[in-house]
Amino acid sequence: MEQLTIRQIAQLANVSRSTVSRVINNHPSVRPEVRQRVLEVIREQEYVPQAAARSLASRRTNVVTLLIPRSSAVIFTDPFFPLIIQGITETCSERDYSVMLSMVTGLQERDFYQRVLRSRMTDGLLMLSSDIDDPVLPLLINDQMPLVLIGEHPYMQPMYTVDVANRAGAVLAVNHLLQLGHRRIGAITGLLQMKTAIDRRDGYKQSLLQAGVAIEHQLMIEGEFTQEGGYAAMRQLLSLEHRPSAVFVASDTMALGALRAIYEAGLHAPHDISLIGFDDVPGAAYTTPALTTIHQPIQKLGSTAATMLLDHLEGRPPLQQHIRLSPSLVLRQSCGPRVS
Amino acid sequence: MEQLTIRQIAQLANVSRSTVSRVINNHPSVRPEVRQRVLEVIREQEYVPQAAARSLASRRTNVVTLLIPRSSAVIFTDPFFPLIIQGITETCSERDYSVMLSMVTGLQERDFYQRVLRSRMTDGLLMLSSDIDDPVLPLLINDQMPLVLIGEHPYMQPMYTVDVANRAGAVLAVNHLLQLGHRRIGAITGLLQMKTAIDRRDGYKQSLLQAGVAIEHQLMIEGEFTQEGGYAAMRQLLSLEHRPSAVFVASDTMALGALRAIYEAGLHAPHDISLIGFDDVPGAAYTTPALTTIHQPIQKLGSTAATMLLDHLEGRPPLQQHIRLSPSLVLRQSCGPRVS
DNA sequence: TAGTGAGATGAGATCGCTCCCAAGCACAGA
DNA sequence: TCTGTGCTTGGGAGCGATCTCATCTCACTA
Repeated sequence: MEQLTIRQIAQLANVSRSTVSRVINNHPSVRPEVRQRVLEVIREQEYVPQAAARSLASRRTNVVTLLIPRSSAVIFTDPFFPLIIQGITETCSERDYSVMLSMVTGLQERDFYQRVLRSRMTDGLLMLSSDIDDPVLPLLINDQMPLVLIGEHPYMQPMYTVDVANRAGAVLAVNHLLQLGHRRIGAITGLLQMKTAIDRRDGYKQSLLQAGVAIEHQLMIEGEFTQEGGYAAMRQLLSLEHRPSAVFVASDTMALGALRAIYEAGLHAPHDISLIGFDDVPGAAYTTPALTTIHQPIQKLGSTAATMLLDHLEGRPPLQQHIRLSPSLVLRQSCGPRVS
Repeated sequence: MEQLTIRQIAQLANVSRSTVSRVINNHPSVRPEVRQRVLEVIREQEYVPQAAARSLASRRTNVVTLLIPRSSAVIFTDPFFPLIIQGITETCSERDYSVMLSMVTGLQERDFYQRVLRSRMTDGLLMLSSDIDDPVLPLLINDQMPLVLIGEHPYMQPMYTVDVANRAGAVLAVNHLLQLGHRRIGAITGLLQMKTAIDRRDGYKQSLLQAGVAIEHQLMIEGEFTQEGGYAAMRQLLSLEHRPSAVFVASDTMALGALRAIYEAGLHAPHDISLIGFDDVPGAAYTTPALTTIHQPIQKLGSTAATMLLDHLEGRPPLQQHIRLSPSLVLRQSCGPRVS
């Protein structure tokens, strides 16, 4: 597989390198017949311009990087990630961009920052938001790197953000429980150092307050966004003297753990206790009982983020800088009317 | 963030570009004091060589690509993927490589092939094996691209492969069921166009035959590697006149679906039917009942593959070209002795 | 004391593309 | 017929590194 260069393509097509370059880059000022001829040769020779040379000269790489910060890495097994990645890669590959993956763990943060950004390997970043105090985000914002944050941040202001309306989603969930007659409703929230967790908890509180139900702090348990986290939290709730008749769990993965705790306690959802999740991961339909949950368009989250970034990179700044997608309620079997 | 070039670093350190380049690339022939001085300047200026220029001159990119073929993309939500990715990115980032992600879907196969390979964006490939008839693999092998296939192939011979001993794992699983006294043991296999599925099914057969149990083809159901697939397959098994007392399910994700089918039939595992899975995904401990399964070191699969590829790229060909990792049995609650 | 070779250094040529600028050309209007 | 304008085209100068080769410096040996 010896590679031809643009020079040889030019010779074969009987034009100059410049013209070939113009054809490749879709410059308008090439006579149609000439363009045709050049394209012919390119196809015949299976010529593809060499990325390195191209970036060196043009100062763009056609690469975007998906940054997964340390704190997310822990829960990287969540089905959330593959779906987001799928959304991103699909959009990028359609538009001829490549996707680089960077899991920044531990103390490599600054290193990464150096290696990837200063080496100009990438035109822009998609960052999964996570810990509020993540030290990388300020650096990136400060550096004016083109950046789309997937998830919002309470006070940092990146140029672009995409998120699901987490609070609204939680309201949807808790309202559903209220409608079923529940009044004593627990919440298993994610760690409150994540904006997502905070928003969902706020939605829970908002819904209760609007319904005139007092908030009891002992009914709100904070746990990790993992099965283990949900399991431990649910055990705590179940050990209360007066346990809730329904629980809002801030992620399906946690809900899985919660279901297990319920089962181990010899109880049954939804008969003894109603459970509603958040995310609608692929497995949610296959738990026992099938999980009623809040659907978020995860893949769309990824593709929207990618679209914004690419539009920005290509000089067509997206109209909306901050997009919030709507979640929806998915009814399955884990919630039932309050039995008292 | 104006970027300095190697030239300016050279000036600041009072040496030539060549010397700076030597320092960067760890060439031995630089006087220690000079090296020190140059490193000093580099650190002060936070200089990082520009990737594009570097690759253009050196003909290497320090990028490897993870190729996820179409047929896998469907089940990309499986927790299998994040774990493999984690193993890969960890190893690569330690060794100063970046990871590119390519999900090749539909008819883009040739396109991808062109874009990524001929554009020289990547030094080598990690490919998740999948459909036996995947058309990309032959192309890659033919092109002599440095390639590690994660998973084996029945007749194509890539330079390097890493896999879990799938057959042995299945034997482990079915032997366990046999030991519990089960004789009528069903199998839910993945689609048999995948080597993984074939191997696991063969292990199932091998175990039975060695125990002197006749194989009944009606007890072997082929399904997709998804919850849906497992669900449908288990329904089929349950509808048999004389249903099995235990079932070997070729993946935990499918087992999830199978559990649901059991539940819907008003039955209970392990009391009415024993179930054993394969993979030991993070959720397996949190199903109801917790899933007995075969653990595979998924993350290690990724890191081993990456290590092999990087070693090869760096001119230290790995000793073993084909590595097979050992699975192990994880006892939980979904299997019990045969009651009859 | 001269010869020799190893180690350290620098200069120039490249890598393969893009982009700017100038030149060629045709056609229209004066 | 000449000039101006706009569209095509080609050539040259980078982009920022690496790498080969020649040169220079020493130290060591004969």
